[in-house]
Amino acid sequence: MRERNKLSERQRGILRFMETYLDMQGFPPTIREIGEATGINSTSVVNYNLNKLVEAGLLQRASAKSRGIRLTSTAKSLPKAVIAARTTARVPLVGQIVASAPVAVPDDVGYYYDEDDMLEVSLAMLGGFDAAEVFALRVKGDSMIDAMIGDGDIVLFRKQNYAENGDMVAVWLDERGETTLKRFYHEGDRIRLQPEHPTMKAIYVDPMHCLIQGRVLSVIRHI
Amino acid sequence: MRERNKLSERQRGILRFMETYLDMQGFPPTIREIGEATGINSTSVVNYNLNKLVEAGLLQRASAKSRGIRLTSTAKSLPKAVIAARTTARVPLVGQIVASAPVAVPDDVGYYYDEDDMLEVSLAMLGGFDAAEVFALRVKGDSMIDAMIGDGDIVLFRKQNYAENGDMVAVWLDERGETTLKRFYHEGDRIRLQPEHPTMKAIYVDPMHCLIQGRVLSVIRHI
DNA sequence: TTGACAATAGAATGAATGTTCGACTACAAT
DNA sequence: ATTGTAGTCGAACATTCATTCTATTGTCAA
Repeated sequence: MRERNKLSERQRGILRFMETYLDMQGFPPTIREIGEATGINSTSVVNYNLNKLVEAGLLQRASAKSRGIRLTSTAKSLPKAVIAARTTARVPLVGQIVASAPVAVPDDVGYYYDEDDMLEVSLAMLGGFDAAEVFALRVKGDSMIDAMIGDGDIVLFRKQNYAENGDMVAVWLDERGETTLKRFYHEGDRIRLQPEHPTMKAIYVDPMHCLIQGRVLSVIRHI
Repeated sequence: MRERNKLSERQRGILRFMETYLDMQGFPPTIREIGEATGINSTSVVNYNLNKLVEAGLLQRASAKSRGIRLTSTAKSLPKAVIAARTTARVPLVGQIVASAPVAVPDDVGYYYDEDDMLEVSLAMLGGFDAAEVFALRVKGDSMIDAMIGDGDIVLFRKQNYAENGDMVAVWLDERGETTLKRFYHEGDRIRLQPEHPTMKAIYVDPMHCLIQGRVLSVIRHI
């Protein structure tokens, strides 16, 4: 697209270094810093190549000013025009998953949630369900690590107290006294709960002691 | 809103001048330039107030470097009208993570993405970065399982070829011939790559054979 | 071969720039 | 009155930094 092709290896290197330095430091590098980073032993050579880049329209220089180099707009990765679309929904962030307690989901419809507890998510993450029947939980601790869900992750659920085979569900196991996230399989007169993590083994429970609280729609992790 | 109120008249003036100078010139002003613009007659006074602004968390300084001043993100006047209006962004879904190949990110400017390859995400998931510098990858297979990232997951990256300690990054290890997602730690003359999964052990690599491809912003999993 | 030119290295120069220190003022608290 | 602190000024100092000049090397065309 651009004329980066016609540039020398060193000039491309200078450009690349400029971008990362600017991004990291917030101000441009000196001629010497460019030289060290790109393996050029003489400031005059850096100066020479810098001027070449100015000729190519990729840089601008403020003469006799330290660090007086800037990337031309054509050299920056410019934001493309992005068209908006109204495709977000707000779901209640009702609390945290604690392995040793049932998930407390306000069962009532028309519940009123505080503005601060709402989570704005892309509609695609709701899997086609109405936002009113979706809620979110923040995972506390590493108890769900065998479901590849870590501390601080946010899980989106659809409220439901049943499950199809293969569904990923949050279940309260009153025999064990904990909530867990597993894949659900009805096998004869018992239920197999299969961890998401392939190296973990399944557990088997009695349907009477297995309270499904919701089906997992998505997992979101902010790093 | 912010604590600009507690700043002195001069400090506010310095901040204002910094913003316009940075915007006009593309690089930060010198201490003397700040002094002239704000009517301060002594470089030491500028230096003094600059340090006050650093204490207030509004500036960062790189000591003994010319023009080594940068605005903290909180100090920048955001184009809030634009940002607040939009709640979703579209980022390119450039492909898949394959453990045995470097991530192919179109580095060039003016790249045109197909509409079908765009992923619509909530703006909050971009961590404040411009959508133009964010890209998404779909994970294929279980190679990233020690980062708690499974088959089919979507990972959002910010394009960058460096990392701070503790960053979660995608790195290409040419000695091993694979791309991996790890937390990045610079330790002396080598780099420690720490898996996200707490039971996995770190690996150590030579900086020369460690090509950072991007920093992880978020992980999205649709069940 | 010769000449022109691009690319590079090394060193010297002078201006630009951040840092430090002593002294002074204004003001509030003790 | 005394003390302490924030803010200021001026000057000296020590580097950092861009610029410039000379010389060397390699390439390509005449």
